[in-house]
Amino acid sequence: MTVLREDLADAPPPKTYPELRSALLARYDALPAQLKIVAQYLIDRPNDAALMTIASLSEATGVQPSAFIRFSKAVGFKGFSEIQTILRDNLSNRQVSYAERVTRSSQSASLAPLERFTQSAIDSLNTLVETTPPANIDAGVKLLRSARQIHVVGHRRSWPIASYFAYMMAGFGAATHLFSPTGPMAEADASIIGPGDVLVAVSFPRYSEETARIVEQTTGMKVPVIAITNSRVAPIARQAQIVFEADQDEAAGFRSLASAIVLAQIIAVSYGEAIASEATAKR
Amino acid sequence: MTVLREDLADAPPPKTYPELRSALLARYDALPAQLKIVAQYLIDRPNDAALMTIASLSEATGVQPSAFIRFSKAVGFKGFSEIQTILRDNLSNRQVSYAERVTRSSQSASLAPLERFTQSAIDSLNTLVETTPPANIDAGVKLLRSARQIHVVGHRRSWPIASYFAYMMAGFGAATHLFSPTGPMAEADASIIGPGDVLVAVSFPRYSEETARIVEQTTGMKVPVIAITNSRVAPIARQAQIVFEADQDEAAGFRSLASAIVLAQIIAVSYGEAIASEATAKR
DNA sequence: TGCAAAGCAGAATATTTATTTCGTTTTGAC
DNA sequence: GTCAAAACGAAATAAATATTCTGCTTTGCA
Repeated sequence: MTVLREDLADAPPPKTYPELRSALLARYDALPAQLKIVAQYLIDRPNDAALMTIASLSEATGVQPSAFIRFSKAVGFKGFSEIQTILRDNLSNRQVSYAERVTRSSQSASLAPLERFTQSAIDSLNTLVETTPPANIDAGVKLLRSARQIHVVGHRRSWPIASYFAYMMAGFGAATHLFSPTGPMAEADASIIGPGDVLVAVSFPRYSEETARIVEQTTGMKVPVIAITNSRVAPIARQAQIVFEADQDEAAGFRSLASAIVLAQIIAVSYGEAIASEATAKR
Repeated sequence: MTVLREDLADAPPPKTYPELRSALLARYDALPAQLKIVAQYLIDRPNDAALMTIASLSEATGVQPSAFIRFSKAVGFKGFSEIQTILRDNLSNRQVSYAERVTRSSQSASLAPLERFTQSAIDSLNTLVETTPPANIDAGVKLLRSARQIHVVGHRRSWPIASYFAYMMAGFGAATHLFSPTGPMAEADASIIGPGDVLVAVSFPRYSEETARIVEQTTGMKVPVIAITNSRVAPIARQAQIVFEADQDEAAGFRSLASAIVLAQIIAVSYGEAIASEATAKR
């Protein structure tokens, strides 16, 4: 008579992907470290995993092939192939349901927000890559690197962009100051800015007056301004040394911030890479 | 001097399934009997063929394995595996094969950040629209509308998403409270949350501990949580009533926030539209 | 009808891919 | 800290799958 596995005596192993998924979620906490990684990959990207070999999965996850087998057995299968069979079955079914979904959603008179805004964001990203001159990025990076201190300002809708940019720049070790988003006292702060500094101003319609005011005061001190905005003729763009345009597309009255936040990321990472390659060159 | 194949000297072999399909249709009549059968199967059931082995294809079609190789070479490939790669890429509706993508991303150091991050953002937006069930959005909106007050929390990289979401929700008239991004005192704040409220938690790697702590305290009070995160198995996702996934793609170690911010927009606008249509209905 | 060229089936081989094994390292309880 | 159990990584082995090779058959043409 064999010893029975106690409480967790596995219910018969999953046969379909939804079953597998919930089984994995249920047991996730109890799994050892490496097997957690495997489970996570199967949950996050089942359609990729369906078509990959254990070797390529190993490379993609940094987990040894043998761990995939251990994982499979821990979850009640004989080997990883059995899991992959489930993933593949699911993949060939999904194809149908996804097609159905597209058909269905294109029938519905008004497209769902999901499709609307995603498409709008993709359009604006394509516009971004077409209209942004690489030289502009280089110039911006050069200016940022020359700065004693980098100030960042943006209000309302522009606040997420400004705070994200400041967060990344600080992460790269730049001396960064982010203007607080609160309204009334913002003006007083402008006195922080001094010679040798650079101001990064983010402003989208409806343009915030506080931001415009800070830009005005800044240019009055001959401190250069980098503008992230939606138009060459936006209020803050006129006075800026360098202007980045983003976010020209609009869906249902709500403009997407996607291209603006990606633009902020691109500028910050370009800055970070410039710093890094200089550090390398010095050795 | 070898004899040149006359007119049909193959153009470079197809790279995508649509190309392959039309190449097969064009050459179909000129193919020998067994190879016609193979071509037909690939045209009729490409998604099945993508997942089958040559042996099972042989059984399904009654054509010998070697014929599949002859076929592949007749159409300009080195072996059947190359054809299957195209079929699989098509199945997972990717533009380029996973292997190529890995290769490309290892080269991508040379690619400018502009193209790199824009493409990465577009990829993650496509993933977003494919993986988000509309029912999930409906459920989230319903929960938000039932809330006495909506609390929003997110730190570091997630802060821009959280603040943007809170800003939009407030704009739609929702009673919204945004947790301050500052670190140490965040925990004390959780006492603000009471019965009938809803917490929206935004968290991406590296997951903030403060956010996780607030989520824990909240679920302890039986207050429902909506999670915006990158994985179903993220720390905060386990305890959440509703989980939205975004942002699975990564370029050069920097994940794009584009899909997350678009997701936040979609949820908020869906909420706004629901409010508006109810107001209309009441008249 | 005879003959050469192309097509074909089946078995042999090469290659890729999954799984097992085993020594080492880590983890967790005392 | 010490020990035992569990987990892990790397390499060896087994299994599967793709491809090549060979001799036989069919086809097309004179």
